[in-house]
Amino acid sequence: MSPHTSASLKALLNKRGFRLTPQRQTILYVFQTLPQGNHLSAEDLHQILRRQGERISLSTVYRTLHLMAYMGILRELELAEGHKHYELNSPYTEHHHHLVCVQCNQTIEFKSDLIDRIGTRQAEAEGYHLLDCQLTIYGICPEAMQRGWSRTLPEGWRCSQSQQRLQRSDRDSDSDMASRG
Amino acid sequence: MSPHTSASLKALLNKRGFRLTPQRQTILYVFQTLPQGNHLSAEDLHQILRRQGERISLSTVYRTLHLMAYMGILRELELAEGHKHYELNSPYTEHHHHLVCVQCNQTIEFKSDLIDRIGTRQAEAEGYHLLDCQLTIYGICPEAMQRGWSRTLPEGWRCSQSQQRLQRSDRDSDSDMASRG
DNA sequence: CATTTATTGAAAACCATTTTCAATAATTCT
DNA sequence: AGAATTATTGAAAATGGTTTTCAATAAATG
Repeated sequence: MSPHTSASLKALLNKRGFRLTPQRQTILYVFQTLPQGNHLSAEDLHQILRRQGERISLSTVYRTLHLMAYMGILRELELAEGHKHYELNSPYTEHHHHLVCVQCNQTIEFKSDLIDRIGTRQAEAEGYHLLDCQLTIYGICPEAMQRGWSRTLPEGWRCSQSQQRLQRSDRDSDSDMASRG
Repeated sequence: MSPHTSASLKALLNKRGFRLTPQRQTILYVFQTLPQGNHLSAEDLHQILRRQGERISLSTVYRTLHLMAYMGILRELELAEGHKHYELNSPYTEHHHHLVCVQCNQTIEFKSDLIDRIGTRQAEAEGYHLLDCQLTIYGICPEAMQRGWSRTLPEGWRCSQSQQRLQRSDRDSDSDMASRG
């Protein structure tokens, strides 16, 4: 299940001149024990650590996230929230893509070998060394639509990932507009 | 060529209670006259406007970008640089995807009906109202690799879109770097 | 033409992320 | 093992892209 033991993580780090620290071990463990399909922002991770009684600074959280993304242990995702999210990277996890509701941030994962193949082929065709490929689909989920998407312009409305902040809260007067979760 | 005349833009805006202003018209015009395949950050756009003698504030640039993304006139892209980029949105422009070098930010566009179809199908399957779908492939371009990617950890190195800022510049001593799942 | 209300610019505020720096801890060297 | 070296940490300050505030201005509407 978990591809990295303390020892293998240490080896991996040392090979590149990095060091294994309790903080790094703890952070990796959080990801390893995270329910499949979850992804954390730096802030999320920091919260979880605090809740577990760990006192790891936010700076260290950010640094570790970067390091592990750099090493390929974590995968960095740009979803719809304006900050990055991280999850265990393939091949430890199945490679997958995301369908995101820009209104409520619900995200659905799905796999597609076809997309992966297209990504690989495209990278090859251009002589690129492939690092990652992500299909991200932005849309409005059924629930959000029911809440009246087509009739209101909610506070945090986005289009194409864009958080739309209209000037005042005066868009209430707008004929089509709703609230947001 | 350009799908929006002043009049059609005005109509589009007014329909939703927005107004046509010289600033908005100017900004749209910049996008309409941009060489195909280019995409601008807010800062880029602001530069271009200054260079053209237009004096449009950065706030207005951001606001306009949001508004137009919201209205579907512009498409918002998350490439590798840490800030968003915008381009004219389909159907005015061919819908396409991006291959990005995480080291030098070179981006290559490519089309794929297959991907678009998969995106549409996936959104439909979940009952989503589709807004956009983007396959973004991250990798290292041939030139960057030649510049010795595998032997050094350059200043702006990223993995999975992540700008990797290692603590000192001391990672030069590193020996092997090229491998990654 | 008057009224209403969206938009603008400039500056201040935000906020996620980075960096600085001195203290600490993991490796390496002897 | 102990000393020396150098990566890592935490806390606080700094960044930098983006958003907001607010008074002035200018579209749209009547």
